[in-house]
Amino acid sequence: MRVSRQQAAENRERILDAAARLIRERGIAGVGVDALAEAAGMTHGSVYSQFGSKERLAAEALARALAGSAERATSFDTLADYAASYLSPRHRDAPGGGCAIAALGGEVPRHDGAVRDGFTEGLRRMAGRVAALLPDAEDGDREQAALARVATLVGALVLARAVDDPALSDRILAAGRNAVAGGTG
Amino acid sequence: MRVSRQQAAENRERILDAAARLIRERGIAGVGVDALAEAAGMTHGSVYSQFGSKERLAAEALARALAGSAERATSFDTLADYAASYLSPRHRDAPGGGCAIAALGGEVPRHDGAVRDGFTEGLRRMAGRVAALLPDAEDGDREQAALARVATLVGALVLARAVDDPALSDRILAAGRNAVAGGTG
DNA sequence: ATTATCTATAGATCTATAGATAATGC
DNA sequence: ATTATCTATAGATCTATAGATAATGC
Repeated sequence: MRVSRQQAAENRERILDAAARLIRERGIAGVGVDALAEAAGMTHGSVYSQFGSKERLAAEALARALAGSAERATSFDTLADYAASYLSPRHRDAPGGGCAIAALGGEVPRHDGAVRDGFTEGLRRMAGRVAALLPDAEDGDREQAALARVATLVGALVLARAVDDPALSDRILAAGRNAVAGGTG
Repeated sequence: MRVSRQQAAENRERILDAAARLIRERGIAGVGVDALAEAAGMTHGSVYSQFGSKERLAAEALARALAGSAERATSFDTLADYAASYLSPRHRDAPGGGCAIAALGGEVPRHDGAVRDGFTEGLRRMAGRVAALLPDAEDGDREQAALARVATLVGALVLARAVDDPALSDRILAAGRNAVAGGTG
């Protein structure tokens, strides 16, 4: 049956939100179109009608996830605040609502097109935000300093999630926070 | 048909080597038992006879991959050498023979048991090696300093592989090398 | 008339198991 | 007699498409 234009738009929003969460939790390859559709209360046929392919849905969901992180990142005034939030136990334990760069970085090389492009753009934005928060004292290449800090943030979050020793996981988070913002601000 | 004890042992070696490579290239979830068996010239039935489950084969293959990296890590005398090799274009472009921590970190949280344990042990070993290479001048918590550097190494490699802009990828590698070993050695 | 959705299904692939086969090792 | 391997297959799941349905929007 057909629904109103508005209802269709709402369905689209709902499945994009659900997909943005599920792909971060299970990976793009780890969640099926059926599960994505069901999470939004529709059938998978409807997903193909709206998006054409799983890859296109994934690309849009990734863009949505990255946009959320980019907006959240603007709320921090210092690198220490940013790092404290990014490398918090809360963020580590809630990948579905967290940074898509950390959640999907490992499988993005096996995609191309919009997924890969969107990821790259999201990383650029994150590095730009970190660069803006760097203390002025930072000498030399600002972009390089920012990229290194982003690598530390992403790496620490990935490792803290992967390890099965909670104490070690906490120490990884602390080490990352200290390395990214230690002393400075 | 049955083969000699020696032949069976060789088959086991062959599939473990093939699996260690394939899971790093495609992820554990991204490669099927059929493909793993075929890469070693056997049928998947034989794999189940030898390993019992895909998960057990993956755990052994992961351990093998990590052992290779651990051995290679002992060949570096300075952190700068280690970082230069770890964050080289060569390593970035050859994940199948490279660091399993970077290749599989993102999907390890969705496993448990031997896979998760082996990963954690591998990370401890890598951090231990980095700690041993830290300059004595390094003040404060040695383990923390090592964990932060491991996070930077792993994060930079993951991001350099994911990004679809080769120039940006190269800059990520350079930024990581500089942050991990910059100035010191 | 258009179209968002649903039902049904195709065709591929995935993990795993059962039972037969045949060479080894006692 | 044991056992590594192969063949065949079960049962699930995955992406995708075709065609029907029915409410919207002209």
